[in-house]
Amino acid sequence: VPYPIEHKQQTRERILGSARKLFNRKGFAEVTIDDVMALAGLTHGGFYKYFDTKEELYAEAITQFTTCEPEKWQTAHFDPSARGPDLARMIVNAYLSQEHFDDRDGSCPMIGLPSDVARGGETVKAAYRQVLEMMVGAFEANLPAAAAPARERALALAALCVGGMVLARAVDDPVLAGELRKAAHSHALSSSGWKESA
Amino acid sequence: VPYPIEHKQQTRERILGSARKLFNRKGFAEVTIDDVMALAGLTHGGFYKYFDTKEELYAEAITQFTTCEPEKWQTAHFDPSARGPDLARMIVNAYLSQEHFDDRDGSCPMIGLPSDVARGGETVKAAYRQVLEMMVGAFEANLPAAAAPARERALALAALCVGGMVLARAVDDPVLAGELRKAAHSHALSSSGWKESA
DNA sequence: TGTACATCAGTGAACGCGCGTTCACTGATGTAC
DNA sequence: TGTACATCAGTGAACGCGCGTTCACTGATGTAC
Repeated sequence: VPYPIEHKQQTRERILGSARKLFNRKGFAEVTIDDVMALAGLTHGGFYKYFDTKEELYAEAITQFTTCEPEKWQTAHFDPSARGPDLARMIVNAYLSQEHFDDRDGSCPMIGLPSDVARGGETVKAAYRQVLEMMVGAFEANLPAAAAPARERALALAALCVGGMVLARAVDDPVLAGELRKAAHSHALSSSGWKESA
Repeated sequence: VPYPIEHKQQTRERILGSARKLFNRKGFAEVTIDDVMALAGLTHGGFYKYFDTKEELYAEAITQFTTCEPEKWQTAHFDPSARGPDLARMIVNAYLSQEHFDDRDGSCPMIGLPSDVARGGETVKAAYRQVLEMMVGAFEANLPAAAAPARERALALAALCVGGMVLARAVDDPVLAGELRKAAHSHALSSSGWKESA
């Protein structure tokens, strides 16, 4: 065995990381395999040693988000040991933040890829769904008590957060984008029973 | 003048209509000029008699939505003469309806195209923004009175409606899609001060 | 320890196809007389 | 009214490029002895 066993696995992760950034920024069709491999410091020919098709790479890149990004987020934006309403509020704050809006590469894939995914195959949709369920689950378990069922409120809150960011990204005017983000933010906080605050 | 003056204009509209349907369903990259022209009953060669580039067609197809679809919607879904809270509620009902979810061809372009647009040029973003402002304007002018500013509430409501549909379209499971749509719906109604009802 | 070898991660040329775009041409139409 | 003509909407072959995919090869590495 000429190379250490973990070598191939590490390279694979590196390719996936490049893919995640590029797909998130530019979408499925606009990213070439050459782009992905070059960002990983390799040449295009080796790609098929790691993945069978471009679509497989795409699905795995989305899935990778659920395993690596949440931790990065937690340490960057909020205390992972928090539980209950505080945690949910921190997620909302981080999700609808200016930093998250600006982070084209590392942002939540639900923001940059929904239309690509809606037209993609089952694998891709399943990966997308996994990300959504992670978010909804975090909300559902940590929302303050209220009249409506927790799951219903969690789903609506996810729609509001993702929708606000999707629209903000799609308009060209930074002022309107900021308005959208802030409107979604304060509405998310107040409708979940929190006072308005950063 | 061998052909009647309005002939070219009619053909142009027909091409735009085909483009709107196809782009809405499949996105920018996945639609070929040949597809569009074939759906309009023409061959690809003639395309450049009407548009300079594919991107120009894309932007105009989005814009066309603001001029032709709203009327179709109004007659199909609600009384266009309504004003005030009733109108806003009817828009929400129609937007988050099962019919709208199923209508891949004719649905609001904000649902199917956000990620394409976010990566597109200025023209495309301006066209997208026009659609958004139409929706926000309709909400802003017709929401029931409440504490928060009408514009802020209108923006958040738009984010909730679009976000709910975007997520519903992106997941493969019809049950989850229905949950998302209904959660967004009841949340939109209740947070705008209406009772839950169809 | 040093050397020959087998393995396999990575290379880069090449293939084939699809699509945006161009262009010379056709033929249906309204007009001039 | 009938006929020759000019116009221009629409055709379809062709071009060129980019990209996904394939494949024969290279060369760095760990192993056997």
